[in-house]
Amino acid sequence: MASTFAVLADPSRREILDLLRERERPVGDLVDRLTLAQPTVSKHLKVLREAGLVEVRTDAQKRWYRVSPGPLAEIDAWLAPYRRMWEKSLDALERRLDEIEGD
Amino acid sequence: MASTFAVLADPSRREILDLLRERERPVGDLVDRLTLAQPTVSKHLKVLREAGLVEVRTDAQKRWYRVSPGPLAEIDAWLAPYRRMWEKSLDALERRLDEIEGD
DNA sequence: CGGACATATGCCCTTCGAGCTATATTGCCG
DNA sequence: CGGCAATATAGCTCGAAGGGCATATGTCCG
Repeated sequence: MASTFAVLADPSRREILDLLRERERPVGDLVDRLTLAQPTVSKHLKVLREAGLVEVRTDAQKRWYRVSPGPLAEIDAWLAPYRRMWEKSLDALERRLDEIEGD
Repeated sequence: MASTFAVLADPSRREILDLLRERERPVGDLVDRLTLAQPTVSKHLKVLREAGLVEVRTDAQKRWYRVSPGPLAEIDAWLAPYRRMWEKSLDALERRLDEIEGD
């Protein structure tokens, strides 16, 4: 998991993931939607691939990329012990709102 | 949320958060547990503070730091749309296991 | 008020990574 | 087989960021 956070730290890579979340896409499709040169996109895809966050399917010259969510589950697991902390805060917030509404 | 991932990308900072998750701690306590010089720890704490991930309480010369989980909730929200993807995978895995057990 | 303790800031060095352009690779089609 | 289309790799530059040491700031205590 160590490096998954580092991989997700880059906004372009998160944007790529968000695009791939909608549907499987070839590289050129991503290039059209991002304001990045094609080699830059390919480099990001390589990073995402090596982190296990995307998978590729070859179709003639095209490479179709799709999300491979495994590492995201590990992030989720890392978050787990913190989750109760903000849920507690939200609970407190809700109680305050209830009090106000109760007036 | 933009930069929260970048802040979490550093392993030292995640370690600090994990230590603070157990309990509120003064800086020196963190320095003892990390193999980092005190100024380095202070610098990380500044980054965490500016990202809203920790809060400080002053007590004489000591500064007690604690986790402030708000930004983590935003990470959790970003993950949300992906969650169903790996849950689907897990479901499929469970079904396979059920099949095997059914034999 | 002087000195010790606890933490923060400034400065420097070095490494890393994101972006680009140019070029290599791979596969299809005429 | 030649050439185009789609993607990947190489090489480069530049700025950001982490680490350390030295020092400043702030707080208590005698």
